[in-house]
Amino acid sequence: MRLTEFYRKLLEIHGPVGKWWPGTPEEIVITAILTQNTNWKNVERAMENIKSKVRKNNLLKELDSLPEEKVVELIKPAGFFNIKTKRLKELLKFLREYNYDLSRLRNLPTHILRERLLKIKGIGKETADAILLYALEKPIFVVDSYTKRLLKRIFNIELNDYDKIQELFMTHYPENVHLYQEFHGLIVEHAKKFCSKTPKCGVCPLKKECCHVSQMNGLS
DNA sequence: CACCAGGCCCTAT
DNA sequence: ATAGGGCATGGT
Repeated sequence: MRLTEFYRKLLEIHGPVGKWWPGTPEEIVITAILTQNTNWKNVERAMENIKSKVRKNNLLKELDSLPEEKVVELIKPAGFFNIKTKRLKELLKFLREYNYDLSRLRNLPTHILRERLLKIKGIGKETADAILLYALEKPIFVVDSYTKRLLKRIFNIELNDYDKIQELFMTHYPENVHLYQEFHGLIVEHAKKFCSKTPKCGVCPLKKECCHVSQMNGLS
């Protein structure tokens, strides 16, 4: 299989996943932190705690006003609660400069935004790009551990450099928010179903396309 | 019991 | 530069 066919194949298998990352933009910047190396179900629990204790119309401002000990209690189900509380606070401190108004943030150029986000302690490339793509609707491809695993399993490409992988996808696909949102979602859903650490290639619809069977890997 | 999950930072080579 | 460890809960 060629990389340019990858998206279409995933779409055929799983159907459209739409925006995929649930929640309002305000919720997404929070869950982007909470989901770091964490099961999504636990993120939902933590997010429910936050939404039940905080006025929904001013989520970010309200959360910023809470003392750390309180935030720790709320996000406990998401794990790593001490470090994640600090990371959330760092992000909220940055958003405070824009009066917590994400639509104001959206006016900045993507590369500037990305640099700003990456300066925040606790926000790495994947978290920054998830915020850019899903909360701010900027056309940037999100790379995660699943993406690397699928590249290896399906295309026999072993790349560890985040930016190289991102570049690979972004040079083979047009810069389109909807496409990138759905593509990343499809990759995660496919990996969870068929390409977990203990592979289920036997029932994977792509099994005949995988490098295990066919060593042919055209890129373009 | 062990391992995994929608990462990131810090430290020691 | 880069491998390894810590962070922590809940599911399988």
